[in-house]
Amino acid sequence: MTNVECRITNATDFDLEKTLSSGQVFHWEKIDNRFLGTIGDVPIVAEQRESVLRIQSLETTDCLKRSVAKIARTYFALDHPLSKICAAMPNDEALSAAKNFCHGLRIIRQPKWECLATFICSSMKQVAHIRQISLKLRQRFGDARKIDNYTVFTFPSAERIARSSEKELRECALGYRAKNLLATAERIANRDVDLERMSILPDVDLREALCALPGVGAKVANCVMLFAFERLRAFPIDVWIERVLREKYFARKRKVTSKRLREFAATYFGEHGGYAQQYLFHHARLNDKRRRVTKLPIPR
DNA sequence: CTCCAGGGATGAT
DNA sequence: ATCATCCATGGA
Repeated sequence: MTNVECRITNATDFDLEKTLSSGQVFHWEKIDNRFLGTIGDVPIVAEQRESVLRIQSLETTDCLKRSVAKIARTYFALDHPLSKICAAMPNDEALSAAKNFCHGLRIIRQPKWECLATFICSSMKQVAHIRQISLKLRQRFGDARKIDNYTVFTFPSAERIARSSEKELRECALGYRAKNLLATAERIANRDVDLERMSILPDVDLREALCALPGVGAKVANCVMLFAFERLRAFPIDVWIERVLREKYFARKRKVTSKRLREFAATYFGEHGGYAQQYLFHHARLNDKRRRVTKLPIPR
């Protein structure tokens, strides 16, 4: 395997750091001004200077047919018409502030199993903890890949997780989530569920199919739909977004049900509601007065 | 010490 | 259909 380096020179309306640090993906590690990680099983070092995105990788068999540049361009969703998407969203006070703060943040296209598994592990966990769990799963069950004097790890396949045990998963700090991750991995490994074939389903059916998996409820399903199935309308409501909705869109109103919030979000934010949601989430999290957001963890 | 986290499954109203 | 409770873990 030989080193590959390419430059994407027209990465406009794109902010690599905001995109990778906004809580939609959990394995990228920032060292100096570069981001180390994987896209699928391909090890990547990414660095942005202005509108130039530099990608370092290794030449693998996949890359012979499909260049690293193309893989990165697809992963980072550089084809999303971001200015149009932002213009089509509402211009209320809260969302305008979030849009201004999140300029260049894109909803990326994640591998489906990796995204699903990670968000099954996300319940009642802070972003920093999810990052630690992701790292431990990769180090323990994934494959090591060397890139630019560093070692990164691929995310283990559903088959590999299915061959592990609940005890081993708990040793990765999964807690009660271990049982759910194992059960869902088994459903995929034994062909009971095929994530790729679920791509053809309309939103309602896809959400229902995802919610049928152990450890997947409406929130996780919406995250997976948004971050891995290109369903930009999906609007995950977590504790942060629920606070934002209640404080900014239902201020001084009593007894707002979660159903009411759900219906409001689905209609008000429109066909790119997922983008609005991610901007509101990132803006709220990084501007929290209580400073409860921890910086990226140092891997042990 | 207590409180909280990108929630879900379960059982009782 | 909504609501309360429990579920592990670790950082603030």
